[in-house]
Amino acid sequence: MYKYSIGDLARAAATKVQTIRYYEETGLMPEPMRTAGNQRRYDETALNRLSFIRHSRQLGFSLDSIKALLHLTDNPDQSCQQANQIAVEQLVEVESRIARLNDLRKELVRISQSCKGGTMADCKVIETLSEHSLCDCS
Amino acid sequence: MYKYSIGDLARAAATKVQTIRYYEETGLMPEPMRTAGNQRRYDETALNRLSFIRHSRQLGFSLDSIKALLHLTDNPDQSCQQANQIAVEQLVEVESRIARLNDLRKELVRISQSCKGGTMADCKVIETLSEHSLCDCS
DNA sequence: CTTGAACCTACAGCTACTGTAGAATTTGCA
DNA sequence: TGCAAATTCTACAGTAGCTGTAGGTTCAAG
Ligand SMILES: [Zn+2]
Ligand SMILES: [Zn+2]
Ligand SMILES: [Zn+2]
Ligand SMILES: [Zn+2]
Repeated sequence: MYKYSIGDLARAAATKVQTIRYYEETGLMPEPMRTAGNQRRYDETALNRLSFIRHSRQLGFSLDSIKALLHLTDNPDQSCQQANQIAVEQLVEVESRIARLNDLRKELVRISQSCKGGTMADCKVIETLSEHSLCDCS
Repeated sequence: MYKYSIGDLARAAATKVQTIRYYEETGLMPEPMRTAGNQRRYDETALNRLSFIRHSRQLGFSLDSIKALLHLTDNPDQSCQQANQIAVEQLVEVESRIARLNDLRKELVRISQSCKGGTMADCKVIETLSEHSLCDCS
């Protein structure tokens, strides 16, 4: 039943051992069973929870958002509106990051195209990097 | 000549006072003149340098990259190849971030569309958030 | 039963700032 | 000139989300 050591869990969820302990410290993962010798032992439920956390992290959710989502799932009678709201907020956030990065990309293209080779004295890269007036970046 | 207090400089470059002191600590900004009462006083050169740093930061360059760029400009006889290389690396980095965020966006859309309202027990948001198998995210 | 891998706690360090405390200085106004 | 308010000074702690290290203990294979 409690078959996973912390290292097993780490391997199974592609995480570092310290990260799991960190999640426990910060209340994202519950305190697991311990062996007589004080080592952590986990079950399938813990693995599912950790996988959920890791995947949400890969999607860019903050630990606070993940904590909120996990809290909501612990109360299955609640409306799912809040959970969906968190997802939508994350979507909005990702979309605005994309928009911003697209602006940056444009500017970086302009900057690297301004280099025609030569010495620093002649090169326009630094100069162009200084000119905020020509750019859209916030 | 040395007309700017640290607060003036902060206002002029849209920075916080502490950030300027931090840049000084970490060697990005040189140590400025001081008044008899030990307060920092800056000139136009310092403002230019700070503006360069701030704009580069907005473009996503790390402080290390900025330090390298500043070091290169201090040696105007050098080839500009390294400077351009730093800019191109940053461009590549930004492009890969955009690509990744586009994947995330797709997945977040899928997730938020899976919610049809109801209770947490019925809602597919959490479930879909757990399913890494259906997604492209690394 | 030994040995080496994995585990334990506790703490420091990473990036790039930001905030705070408590003291000193500067500045504007009467 | 005098005084209060704003600004500055240093030093240090805190933020997110881990990651790495030291020094010691426990587990599992042979
Ligand atoms: Zn060039
Ligand atoms: Zn710009
Ligand atoms: Zn729902
Ligand atoms: Zn995914």
